[in-house]
Amino acid sequence: MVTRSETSRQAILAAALHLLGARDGHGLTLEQLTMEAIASRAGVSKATIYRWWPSKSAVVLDAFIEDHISHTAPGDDLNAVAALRSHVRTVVRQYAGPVGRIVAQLVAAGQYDDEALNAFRDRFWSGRNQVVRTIILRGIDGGLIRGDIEPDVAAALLYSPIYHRLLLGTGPLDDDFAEQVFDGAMRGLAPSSAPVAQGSGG
Amino acid sequence: MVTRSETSRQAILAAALHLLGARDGHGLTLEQLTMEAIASRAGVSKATIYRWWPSKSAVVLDAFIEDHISHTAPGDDLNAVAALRSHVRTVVRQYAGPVGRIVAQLVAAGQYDDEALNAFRDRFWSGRNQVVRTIILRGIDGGLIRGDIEPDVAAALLYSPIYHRLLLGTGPLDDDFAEQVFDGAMRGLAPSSAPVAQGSGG
Amino acid sequence: MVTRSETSRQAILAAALHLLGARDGHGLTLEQLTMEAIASRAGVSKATIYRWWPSKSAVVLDAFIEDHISHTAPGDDLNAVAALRSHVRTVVRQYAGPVGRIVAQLVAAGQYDDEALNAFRDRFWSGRNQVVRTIILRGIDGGLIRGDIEPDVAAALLYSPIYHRLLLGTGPLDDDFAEQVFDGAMRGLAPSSAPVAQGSGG
Amino acid sequence: MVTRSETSRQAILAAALHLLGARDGHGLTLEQLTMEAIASRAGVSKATIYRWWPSKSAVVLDAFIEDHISHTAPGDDLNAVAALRSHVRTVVRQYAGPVGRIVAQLVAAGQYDDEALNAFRDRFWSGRNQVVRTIILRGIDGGLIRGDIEPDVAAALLYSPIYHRLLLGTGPLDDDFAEQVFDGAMRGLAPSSAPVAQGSGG
DNA sequence: CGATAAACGAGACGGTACGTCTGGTCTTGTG
DNA sequence: CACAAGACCAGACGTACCGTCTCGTTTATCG
Repeated sequence: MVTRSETSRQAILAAALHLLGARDGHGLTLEQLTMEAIASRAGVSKATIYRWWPSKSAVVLDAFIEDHISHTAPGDDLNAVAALRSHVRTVVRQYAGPVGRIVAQLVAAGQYDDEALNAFRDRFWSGRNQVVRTIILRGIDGGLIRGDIEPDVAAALLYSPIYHRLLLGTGPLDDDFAEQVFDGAMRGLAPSSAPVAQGSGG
Repeated sequence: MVTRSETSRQAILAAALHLLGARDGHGLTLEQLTMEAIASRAGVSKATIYRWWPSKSAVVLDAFIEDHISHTAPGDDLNAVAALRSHVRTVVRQYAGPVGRIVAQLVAAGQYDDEALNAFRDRFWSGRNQVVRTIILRGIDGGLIRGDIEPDVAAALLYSPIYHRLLLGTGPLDDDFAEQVFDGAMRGLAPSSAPVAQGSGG
Repeated sequence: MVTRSETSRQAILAAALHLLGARDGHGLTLEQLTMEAIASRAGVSKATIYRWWPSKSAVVLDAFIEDHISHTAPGDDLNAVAALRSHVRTVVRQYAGPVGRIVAQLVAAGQYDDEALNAFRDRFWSGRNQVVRTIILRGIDGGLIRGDIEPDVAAALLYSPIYHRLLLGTGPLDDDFAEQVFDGAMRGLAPSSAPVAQGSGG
Repeated sequence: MVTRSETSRQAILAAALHLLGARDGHGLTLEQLTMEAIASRAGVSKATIYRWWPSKSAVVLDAFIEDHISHTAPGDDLNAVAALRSHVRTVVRQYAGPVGRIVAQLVAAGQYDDEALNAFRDRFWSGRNQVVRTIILRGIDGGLIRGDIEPDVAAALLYSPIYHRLLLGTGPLDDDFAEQVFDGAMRGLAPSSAPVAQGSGG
């Protein structure tokens, strides 16, 4: 039996990240990034890349995930509400930099390629979502978050404005924005909020 | 001086929409769509397209906007809350079909091209946002919506989950989802809701 | 209507000949010659080559023929037998150098590609054959060559040993060889030769 | 010490012949034939082939020679002239089929690879040539063939038109052609033929 | 008879060229 | 002078083989 070359694998992922400017943000677009450039910089044959990854975005997703495997700091020591606030702030700050650029481009690639979108959702987004879910469940247990809300819906309330601004570019991703997002979401998540006024038609 | 051919312009826009499957949804991706295909189907030279549009997504944006110029029905006769609810439902329904496909792909194209993103924001999204802003201002005037909230933030609360689901594909865009979005947002928008519980750290 | 670029055409043919070492003989094999190298040296896109020629050997054949269009010197002033002798010597000398290399490789390419072989036969070899045919017909008219022989068969008697040595490399292509070939063939072509002794079985 | 696997050797040669269509003529070109295909069909590793043969054409030459080791039937019982006639006919018939295809392609491969050409000449062609040489020497002894001719030149007179037609495809390789070749050559080989008419210039 | 070393299958690997495709520019005539 | 037609250069695409190189696994002598 012949085994895959770990050296090549890492060289490919590193090359992809480098060319995308994962460190300093001054890099290529996912569209501008070419398999040939990755292969060349990694000192690897194109065939080797295609042997192990189906597409450019698959390589980038792998590279991205492997690179950010460590950065998951849930904040176990805080109460749930404080942990959420901290998490939102962390995510916003992260997305303001190179990480955001890459996330945005992976989502973009997903619009042209179902597999790429599924991979992104299953391998990256669902993990992030899980972190928030866990905190929320903790909050419900502790009575800090109302129990009659689906954790996924709650997570969406927190995350979606961040993605919206990341992808549409409707404003800066800064601490102010993080605070507004947290505030807006917590109004819906806090236990004793007033019932929603219902409109008369539709 | 010789003037631009209106016939060609319309043929180009129509060709782009047709190839994208704007009617039935069974069309090409914006990435798969090529200038050559548009030119060929429009019976037009490639040079003519490049003379008037800077990029593929610019053509598609023009085509898309021109096609959807009529469909803006704000619902003036309803009270603000009901109007918002109706609007959310309309948008969700629209985005569930070919329109959503195209919006998603224009956003995607924008991730690789700043001009394309700016054009999308300024020429499509800002108009949609304006509609919601107007209703919200009406709601604040009428006391149905709390006055201490930025209308843009309020609009984001309503829109962002829709875009999130559209782009991430985390679930179906149906009436149930519209109701959840509206519900979640209104908790934050309705007046006299309880103050947000603040976390102790972060 | 748009016309083909004569500049590109010539650049391509010149590049092919140069890379094959048509001038000095120190060049690439037809197998080693690549479309990419031709394109690169000609300052031309690969697509342009493929637009006008179906294959590598088609390019080389064109280049070769265009280059040797002038070198056909039949020797009108000599009697037929002397003209044949002169012609054989000329061909042998030519085939001893870069021209022979290229002819050999075009024949070789033809073994893998029917179209290439047909093209070689129809566009190069048949012209050469015609020259000999013409001289032979002149010789028959003048009584220097027997009349009961097919001119094509006669031409084959003269040419085939040259091709055989060129392709098999069974000996040097020099003036001695030319003389032997001419001698051997003329024995069969001279008018008063003895009848062939027939074998008793087969 | 460990010895070479005879099983593998035979499997490789058999695979090569089969893929070339040595039996029915409907096979791959030597160019289309790949080492990978041979290895795969022989159930053998590519490295094993490269360990024992330097190139594709070396494999094919070995396979071809081993396959045709038996078919040498000189015709000892006939007089020299009849034996030559018979031999020419046999060779022409053989070259009209799959054997000719393979010979032609080995010669072709030789144009790109000196070693391959040398191997073909030394291991296949020289054997064939030897057969004819032997008959011719017999003929000279018996007075049926003129003594003032180099046996190799005589052999070339017989063989070269066959190779010419095989490689250039200028006509069918049939019994008629065999007769013409034999006829033409014998004019030059028969004793007491008239002296060649010499041209006056050159 | 068990050690040992070459030969082997499997197949990953770096290279390189393939022939195709699209992008965006430029040229040539036509209306 | 805007246009269609389309040739052009540039360069990435994904595929195919090349010949080399590990890997374990036979397999056949030889100590």
